[in-house]
Amino acid sequence: MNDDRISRSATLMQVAARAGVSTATVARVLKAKGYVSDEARARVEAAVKAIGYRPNAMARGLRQRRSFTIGHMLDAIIVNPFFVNVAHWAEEEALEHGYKTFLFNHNGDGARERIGIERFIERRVDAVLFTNAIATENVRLLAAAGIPALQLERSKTPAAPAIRVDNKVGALEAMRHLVELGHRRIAFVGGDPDLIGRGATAGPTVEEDRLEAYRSGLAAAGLSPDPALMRLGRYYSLEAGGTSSEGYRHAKSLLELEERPTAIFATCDILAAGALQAVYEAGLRVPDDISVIGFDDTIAANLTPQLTTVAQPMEDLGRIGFRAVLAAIETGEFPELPLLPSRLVLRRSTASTAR
Amino acid sequence: MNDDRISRSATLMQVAARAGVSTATVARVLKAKGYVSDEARARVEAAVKAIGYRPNAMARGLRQRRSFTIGHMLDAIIVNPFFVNVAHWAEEEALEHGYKTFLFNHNGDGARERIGIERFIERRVDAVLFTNAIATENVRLLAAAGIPALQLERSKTPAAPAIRVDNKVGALEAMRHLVELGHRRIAFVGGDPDLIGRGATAGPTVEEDRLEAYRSGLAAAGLSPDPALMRLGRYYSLEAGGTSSEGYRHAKSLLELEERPTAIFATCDILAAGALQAVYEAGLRVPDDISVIGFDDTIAANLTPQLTTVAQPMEDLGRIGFRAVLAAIETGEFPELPLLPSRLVLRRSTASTAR
DNA sequence: ATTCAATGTGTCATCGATGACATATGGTGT
DNA sequence: ACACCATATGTCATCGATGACACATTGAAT
Repeated sequence: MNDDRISRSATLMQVAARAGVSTATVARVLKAKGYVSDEARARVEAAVKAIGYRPNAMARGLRQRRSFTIGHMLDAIIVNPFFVNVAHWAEEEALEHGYKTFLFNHNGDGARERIGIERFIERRVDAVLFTNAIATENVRLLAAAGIPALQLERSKTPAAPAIRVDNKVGALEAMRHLVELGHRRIAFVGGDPDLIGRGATAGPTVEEDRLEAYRSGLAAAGLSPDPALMRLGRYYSLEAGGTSSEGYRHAKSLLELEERPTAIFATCDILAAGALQAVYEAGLRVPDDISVIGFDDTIAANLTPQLTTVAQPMEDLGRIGFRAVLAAIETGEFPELPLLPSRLVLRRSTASTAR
Repeated sequence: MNDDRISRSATLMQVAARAGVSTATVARVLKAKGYVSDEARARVEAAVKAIGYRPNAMARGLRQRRSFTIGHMLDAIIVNPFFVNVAHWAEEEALEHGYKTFLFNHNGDGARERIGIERFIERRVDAVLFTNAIATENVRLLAAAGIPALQLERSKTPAAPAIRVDNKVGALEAMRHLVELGHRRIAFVGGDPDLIGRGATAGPTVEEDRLEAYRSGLAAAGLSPDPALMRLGRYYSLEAGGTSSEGYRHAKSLLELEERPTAIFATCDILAAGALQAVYEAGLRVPDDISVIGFDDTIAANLTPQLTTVAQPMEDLGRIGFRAVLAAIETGEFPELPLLPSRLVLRRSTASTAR
């Protein structure tokens, strides 16, 4: 009974043949635009269903010079769920607009980022999102190819606009929270110094903001930062299999101080996770003996105790980010980019010193 | 000086024009096959570099009837890092072979899975990987379109072959480990009963294997399973924002027993994370008062204490999985599919009862 | 009867890369 | 001298969807 059983999916021409109309009519039915008689429409729809026709996105893309695909460049995707979350929500929004995203994980490596961008260009993505750009020269390749690019949350290069998160509001809330609980010796455990702003970037970097909020949080309480309580390094070492060893190491050294801190403010949940391990190992309890606050709200709810943390608006970043590049694709320019708020999420890792 | 500044990337024809040769010669240079004089080659290469030419993957795909793309269908990507890991390694292997992967997260929803598969077909993926297939009828759509499909680790449908993991070896190791440490009252906290095998699937399901290993681990020690120590439910409830509440709830009820268990074997790190929280909250310590073992080795190293767990071969799953579908694409049939081992990873959440 | 707009349908060039095929030149072997 | 092969390069149909354009037909308005 059936003859049109070629291995690949059917073509529009086959649909036309089966429905006894021209390809143009089929196209009109599928696009739901132009004049088509009810009778022709019915025949085409029947043929589509019978053959199981699915339009070929490559052919359409070639003709329309639009792939309906955007690239999303990410960092450390298997270590830090932050990136997966942002990517997930961008993808979600993309799907709702008939788009699909391509992910690429450069893992912090500029050479890999370059390869990823070349792949994106070959695939003719209509735009690119960066959730961590590395090298300005790489980002410029996109501009040269006429592909809009947008940075989400972390803006490392002036070569592309960015949707930023106001890291300060949440971090200040966190500091205020600790101070209100009576903490005076608050340690800072922070990320990659590379992120602490160097070179000509568009505004302060993520870590700069968090550090500044830490300082002004202390200042507001009439305190001055104690260098002995500050640890800057990286979020995690990839070589070590992406464990939280950095936070562990830093917290351990803090706990060995003569006068140890009563609270630790870590700028990443992964760091905080390591801090929790160090505290536990020292035979102390969180939050009874020491309070810990993280950042991002990624693995926070899975930790013991559940971690109080500064949440990032990951869904908004992804969704608004996609809509922004979509606008750029369609109108040629970006809409006004919002500054998204971060906010403190209270869980069980902070408590009053007065116990 | 430059004139060829069209917004989109240049075409092969433009390269040919600039190099003063035909498109065929350019193609020969790029493919590195066929005869080309050194002089022509040099001119083409110079033109490619000058214009910044990148081949158009859509045009190539259309012509070759190959997209060099594979779809990867995933579950609960933002809740369980297991999926991200497998996807990451499949992508990594794909890149090394000139392929790219498209991810789609059905989140356990068959209707979404269907949509994802339709998107895959429209994009003309050359094959599809499932790390959690939901509905057999969806998987059949691919067969009808002539697209090879392969299940990784979880095989829920006979409609596609699978690379399976021997969940038993690792789980048995885990049980032996606990028994050797003196544990006799070992609780089982397991996943979605849906995964405990029903209907005609190809062999036992993941949870069946884990449960059976639990039982035979007990039997080997001359113990019989105590129904009061078994909790079956789901890994996590998505409604609750993907927290580990299920493991927490189960462990809490176990700790409230007259005779509480001395060890908990959870079949997912996320479940184990919840168990750790319950133990902590009860004022007990892991591993001093109670031992906990997880499964997957995803967030295990970030937990407090670092979790002893049964590791899944996520890298092998991804890499070998990709290579298998690549073979299927090229030869039309799958190679022999291995049964990959799981293995116990010792960390700090298990200890002897004799303290 | 004539003009015009609305309705309905078909033809075909195009997007960019590819590879089958045709063609041309020079050198080697007999 | 001729046959033959290696080398070198160009022409063009093709993949499948799209949309500009042309062509019909019908009914209403003038």
